[in-house]
Amino acid sequence: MQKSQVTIKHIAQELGIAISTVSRALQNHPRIGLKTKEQVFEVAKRLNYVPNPAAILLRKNKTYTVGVVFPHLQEEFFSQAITGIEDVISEKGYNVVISQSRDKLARENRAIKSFISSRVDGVIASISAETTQYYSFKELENYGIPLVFFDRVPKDVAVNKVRGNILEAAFEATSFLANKGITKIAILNGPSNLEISNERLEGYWKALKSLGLPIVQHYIKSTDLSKEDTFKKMEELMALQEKPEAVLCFNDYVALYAMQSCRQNGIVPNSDIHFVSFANLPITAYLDNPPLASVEQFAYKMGEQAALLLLKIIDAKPAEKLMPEEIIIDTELVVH
Amino acid sequence: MQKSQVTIKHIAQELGIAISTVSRALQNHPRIGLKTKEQVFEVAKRLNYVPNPAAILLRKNKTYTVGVVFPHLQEEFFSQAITGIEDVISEKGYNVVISQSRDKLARENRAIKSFISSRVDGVIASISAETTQYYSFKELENYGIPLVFFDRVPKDVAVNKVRGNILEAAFEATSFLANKGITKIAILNGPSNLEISNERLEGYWKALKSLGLPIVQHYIKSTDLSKEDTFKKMEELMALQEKPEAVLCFNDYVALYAMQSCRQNGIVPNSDIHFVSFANLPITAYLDNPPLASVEQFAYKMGEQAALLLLKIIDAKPAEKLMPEEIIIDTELVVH
DNA sequence: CTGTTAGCGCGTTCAC
DNA sequence: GTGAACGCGCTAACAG
Repeated sequence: MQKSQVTIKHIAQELGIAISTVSRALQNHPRIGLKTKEQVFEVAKRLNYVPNPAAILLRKNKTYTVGVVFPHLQEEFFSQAITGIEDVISEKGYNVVISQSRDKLARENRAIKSFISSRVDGVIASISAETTQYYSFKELENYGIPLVFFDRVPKDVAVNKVRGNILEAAFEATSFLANKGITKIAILNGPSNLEISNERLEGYWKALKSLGLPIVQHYIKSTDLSKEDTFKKMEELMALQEKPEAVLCFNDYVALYAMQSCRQNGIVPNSDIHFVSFANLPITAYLDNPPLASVEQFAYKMGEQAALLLLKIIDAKPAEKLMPEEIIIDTELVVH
Repeated sequence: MQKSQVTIKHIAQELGIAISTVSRALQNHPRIGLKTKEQVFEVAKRLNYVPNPAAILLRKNKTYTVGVVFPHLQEEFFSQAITGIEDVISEKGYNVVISQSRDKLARENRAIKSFISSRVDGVIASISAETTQYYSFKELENYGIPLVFFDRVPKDVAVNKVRGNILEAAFEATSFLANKGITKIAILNGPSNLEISNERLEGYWKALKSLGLPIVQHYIKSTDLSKEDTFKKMEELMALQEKPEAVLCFNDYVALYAMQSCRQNGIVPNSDIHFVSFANLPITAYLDNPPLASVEQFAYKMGEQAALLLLKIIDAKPAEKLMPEEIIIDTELVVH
């Protein structure tokens, strides 16, 4: 039992050499005897030596841990992103601590506080639907903990962000519909406190303008992402005199709710009305009638990029502060 | 910046008292002056003191961290479970490190290895679809790290497990169908290396026997959970002379694939053929034609129980070894 | 090339 | 009731 109690001290004794020599050998220090090194490694393996992270941590004042706060884990967009983060992070010998805010500000704050007290080396965050102020995040900076926002980023400029090119994507998606001869295009957007909602709207506007189509205020709705609200807003759209022929949805979940709402009201999705959405989630693979098209955001790649950016900041920390960076990942409209 | 650099030393200096006094005051040590204590707390708060976990860890040889290895995060069953685990664990001041095996043995082993080297205080695991040997897990025990298996548990008796009452659930689900007058019931089971697959089969058998229905070998299929294989097996079922009238599916995902397969072949789910499955996932809320019924397994509660059991073992560790425990959570058949 | 020494921040004897 | 001193395991000067 407790083999893990083996320390460099033991292996030093075993070999009758100094502790520091063992330490250096283990780190492949350049000026160390080859035979000594080999011996050390041999004994270390035989004794099943595992370095005690606590000691290293204490000495280096570094935890080799990064915190991630995301709204949900079960949304495939986020879990894919986490996989990307994990893959990059763990390759560099870091660990990931994941927290879910479940779109609640209180849980988000609690997670950040826990990150501070466990002294993570950095944080990746996608803000909750309730987050409009960034007190907790400022606190992170007070403690000198680097922070990268992911996808759901604040409007603030002076922060590190990784996000999709939503404006462009919304533009493309809208154009896609128009090119199919559809002119009455509605948008079922997300909560307005999320910048990515605004971007969708802007892309939608720009597309309509560039295509010479009118902007109809009644065609612009936003939902709090719940099933109930989405149903309500979709019904409002379908109750209009001039019914839309297509709806651009905030994400696949919203699209699915909207389609469900339609069917309950005797409207046939993909025939009476078309849908295009964001995320391109595998969930659509389970459906017979997926949205016409969905914007692939490459969540995995976004996660990788966020992790790389964070690691870069962490490694550069002792040097002077680097300027906040913004990485924008191109999207791709996938036609189903 | 770097407020976190505040240590008990600083606060001792500030007050002109000894470090050890501060340490004791912070721990509410009984024999310490009340006014001293108050002063210490006051200064601690003012200086924004946060204890350095590394130091405590080094001293106590405890990380206050538990590791979780699950096959996937995006399966709602698992993410709900994680939420349950987190809620219990974090309330006790512990942290959770989550890893995904993605049903690969290699990733599972890597995660365990990482848990060992980061010296987690305990592990909760749901084995991958590939896991048939438990070498890595034995390794955990060698290091004295407590382990609780979750849902996908090994057949071995001498381990801690938390799982649903699958046998009972399968029995109930099968009976439910029979009580609707359906006698030709097939089962589309999971991989046979998972004990929970065997339990489903057993429950199915028992129900058929107790109802006096014949056991038809052709009606028993198992899938590796992929879409392709599930499609294939479903088609085999529907190609039978004597087509089944209902199918008991391993979980909701399998059911959805199976239903999709049917529709592609012109068979109408919930009309030509009925489905019952396990998990009762929110994903079914997105569907117009969910399975007839699904077994609710109370993933959140299962997670809570697993966490509580693990903490119990962790806390009891110094004492003599406790017997492995098996906690079985009752399920509930939810009719949609 | 290697040994000696001094902490990293905290808890804990052991003294007074 | 409080302080001094030591050590957890490891790294990093500073000597040789």
